[in-house]
Amino acid sequence: MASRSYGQYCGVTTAVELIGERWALLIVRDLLVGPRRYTDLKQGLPRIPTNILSTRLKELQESGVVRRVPLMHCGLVYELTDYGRMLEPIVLALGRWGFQAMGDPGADDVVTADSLTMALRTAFQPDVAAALPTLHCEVHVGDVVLRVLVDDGVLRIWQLAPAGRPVDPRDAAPRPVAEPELVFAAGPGIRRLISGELTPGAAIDSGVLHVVSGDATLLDRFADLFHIDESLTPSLAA
Amino acid sequence: MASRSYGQYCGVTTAVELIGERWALLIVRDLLVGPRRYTDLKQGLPRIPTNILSTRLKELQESGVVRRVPLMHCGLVYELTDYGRMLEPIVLALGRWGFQAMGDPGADDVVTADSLTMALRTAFQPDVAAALPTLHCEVHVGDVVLRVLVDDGVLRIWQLAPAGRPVDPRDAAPRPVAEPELVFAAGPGIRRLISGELTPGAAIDSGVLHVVSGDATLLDRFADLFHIDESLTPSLAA
DNA sequence: CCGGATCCGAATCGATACTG
DNA sequence: CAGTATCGATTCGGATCCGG
Repeated sequence: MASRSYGQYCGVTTAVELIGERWALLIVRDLLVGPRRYTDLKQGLPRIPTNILSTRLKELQESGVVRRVPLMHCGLVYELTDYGRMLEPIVLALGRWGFQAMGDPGADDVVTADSLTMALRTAFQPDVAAALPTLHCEVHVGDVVLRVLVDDGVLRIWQLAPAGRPVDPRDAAPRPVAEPELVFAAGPGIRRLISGELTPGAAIDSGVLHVVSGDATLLDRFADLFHIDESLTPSLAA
Repeated sequence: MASRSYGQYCGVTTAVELIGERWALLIVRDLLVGPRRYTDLKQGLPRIPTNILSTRLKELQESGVVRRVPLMHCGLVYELTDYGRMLEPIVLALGRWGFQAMGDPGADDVVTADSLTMALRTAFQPDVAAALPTLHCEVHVGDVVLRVLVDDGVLRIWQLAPAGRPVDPRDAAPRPVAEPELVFAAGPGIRRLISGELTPGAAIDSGVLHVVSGDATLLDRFADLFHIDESLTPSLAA
């Protein structure tokens, strides 16, 4: 029934009808990192009820935002269509906008691999990167481990298996063989480093962050490369 | 209770918690056109239940997106804060994205003044405008009347009172005194003109659009100025 | 008319359990 | 692994009502 329609003939309204339902945009966010299985999505969205996940995936397929792709070996993955991938700059801009309203983490808030990956993409400063030498580092937040490579102005992020879990087979991209120049661990307070509230030094001193190995001075470069200025209008340059 | 929280510490999640509830982004869309009274919003969102409107306005105020401003003479208006206004490029980008998925209008879909105003902003091509002479025209869709002025690469839109209704007093901006060079009326099918599916000539021939007065050849300029390329990645340049 | 508040049935969401 | 089924808790939608 059309009772749940907004009843307007308008682009914004249509967009909201496609991706405005609860959880939908978070599913898109995770799929922007890469194709994901049903179970991956469920893990990356720990509080999503499974029936809602399945409903949303069905709706997103009907809207042409998501596609269901059977895997040759086993199982299947969901991935964004070209149309769905067009949401990337919008999701990144929303991430920057929301970043400024993030308070301190709630008691049971988690940081997932996909959300942290997108957060780093959100905060990435391509112009700065173009003018800076390569940076290869490893970031630990909770039990999420990310390998971050900034080279020639381009950002690449790999998700490393946290503990005993084997590396995801679908992640066929060549992994960085070289050792990272810097490995550091942080809590959610890493947000204060990215916002500029804390300098790398202050972050270490306050216990928000600690260097596991490598050259600690590279943290300055990291802070320059990943930064969200609180008062900046959310640039949406694709 | 935090049961309705998404349970993630992430910018996108925070954004969705602020403006992801039903109707919230449409309220923001209308407020991007200008400050609005409670009753204006209710009229511009014909299907919104009044309790939902009041709840959303309260939530948006708590989030610092919307502000409630008492008017000197009478009544009060809601307006976006600076933080709320930062959503403009995001809403415009969403409008472009959703535009491509708009089918034909539903039987009871309406076109409101604010949604059409934002749709034109969404479709506006500043680069084209910079290279083209001034255009001053009047657009009728349903009983919405918009005066559109493109001058020196800048777009300005005034909403004209459709019928007997007096002009809104808060709309203190200087209105265009000169007569428009072109007045035309269209149905929702104007979407096909903006998407490029129809040329101005074809739009007239198919009855989607008809010129009320003025120079019909200016429709070509209009179509150049307001265009959404279906296959274009949604540029978010602020 | 403006700016809501209240009430109630319908639809959705959240949590858990269960299945091919 | 990839979902369905079920059921109580919330929210939404529609209508009415109310004080200025």
